[in-house]
Amino acid sequence: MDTVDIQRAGQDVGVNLAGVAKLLADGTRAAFCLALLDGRAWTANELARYAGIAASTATSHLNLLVNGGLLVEERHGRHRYVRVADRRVVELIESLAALAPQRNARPLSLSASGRQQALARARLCYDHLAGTVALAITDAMVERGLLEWGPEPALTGNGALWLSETGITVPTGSRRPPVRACLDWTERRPHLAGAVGAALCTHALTSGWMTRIGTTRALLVTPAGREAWHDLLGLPPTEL
Amino acid sequence: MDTVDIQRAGQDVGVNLAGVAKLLADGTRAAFCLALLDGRAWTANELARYAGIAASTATSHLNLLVNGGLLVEERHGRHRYVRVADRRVVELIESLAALAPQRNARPLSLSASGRQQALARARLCYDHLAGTVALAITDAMVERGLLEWGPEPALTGNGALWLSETGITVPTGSRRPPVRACLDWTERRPHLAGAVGAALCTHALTSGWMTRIGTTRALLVTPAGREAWHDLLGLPPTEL
DNA sequence: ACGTCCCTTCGACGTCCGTCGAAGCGTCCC
DNA sequence: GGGACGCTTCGACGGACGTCGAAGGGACGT
Repeated sequence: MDTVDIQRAGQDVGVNLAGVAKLLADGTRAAFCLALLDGRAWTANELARYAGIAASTATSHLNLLVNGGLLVEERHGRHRYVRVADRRVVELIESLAALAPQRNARPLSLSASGRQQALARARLCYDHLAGTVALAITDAMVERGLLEWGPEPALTGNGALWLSETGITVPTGSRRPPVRACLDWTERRPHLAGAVGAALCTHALTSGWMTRIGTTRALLVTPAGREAWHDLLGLPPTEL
Repeated sequence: MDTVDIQRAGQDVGVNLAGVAKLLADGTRAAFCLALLDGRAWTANELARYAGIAASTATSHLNLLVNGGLLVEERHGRHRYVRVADRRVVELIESLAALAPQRNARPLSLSASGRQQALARARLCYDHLAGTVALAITDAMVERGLLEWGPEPALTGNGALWLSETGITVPTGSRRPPVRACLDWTERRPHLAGAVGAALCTHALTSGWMTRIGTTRALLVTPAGREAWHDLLGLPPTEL
């Protein structure tokens, strides 16, 4: 392989990488993906209104994202539903968010506009908890030394102990990172995601600490849950 | 938070994400980062010649990458050395590579051009093994059911057993994924990376299975290493 | 069957950005 | 001190791309 070949090889692979990166290199498309991070399927129109652009522009963006393999679509009648294709896409977006400068690291005052309130308190984000409850849980785990929450979040030894004592088993052997920081628009602060976040969420649902409100992704903290979170992490019931 | 605020929030965060993605959305910059994935510090000129562009163009690209936090630089005299800033950057690039379409999935016939040969056989890539030897190891682990090597690579139960029996301890509790696929230009096929890949590499070096050739990142398989790889994974000594 | 709604296609506009070469500056070596 | 080398700045060029509105197609409900 001579020098020219090396150049070509480097550029070719670089072009492949760049092609994927280019899909997220536009503010509108990135906003689409961030919105879709909640695991829901959105229609093209919803995304267009969310991003404040014309429907025709949204169409071309969605074409790029679907053809690029980041999103998958389902057509139902006159509606085009899209959602995130794969967990790898979620990890890619999280990797980007980990390097993006985080503005407004402190939480905003939450609006009390009724319909959004349940969602703001607690909801499913992909397969883990989000909302102010998730923030409170994350904060409490950090304060108690169960999590390290720097630029590279990780579970501490005490954290692993706490999980096993609580009866939460984190699936092992997967390539999924145990602890991830996940960011979405409501609180604009990262909360606990990754394998541990998912296991925590699963455990909370199966133990009856939280229940889904209807078929939405909004969650309700049950009285048993209030007690459990207080016993385990010292969360004041008023915060839930 | 009314609808307009939600729009603005979505766009703002989207812009942040897009800003990072934009850094890798150019073929030349992506090729830079891919080259730097070997953990070495390259000079601006080396990168320019590698990518086949003018020095002035390389300067502007490096400015973007350094200001964006993906690379860090060290000035020595008239030289400007850059290297990857952080493990988070490596993970981002690996996340992109995981979604990029992989051309030439089969290995190329290796040139015998002497100087490159040692590097092509075995070398360090960041903190794990790369080169044909790394490919052989990865392939053997997959064949023996120690690794699952699909779109989401993972260690199997047998793989975990094999590691402990071999005396390789993988640091736990970190947020680093146990198994990752790492791609670089020489073989254009992914090889074992992640926490397991790093542990394997560390073990091979401390056990004297491999030694560094001088201060380069090229590696030499020792006779003891040849025996060990054969005993553990059945690799024919001729392949090493 | 008609109007409404969701999405798509098309053409046009403007901006952004990667590229180069020439010139200049600082460093190193002879 | 002189020359070579590595990097940077500047201006100019050209292509790529995100945006819109208008027009059209297809599905749904009345």
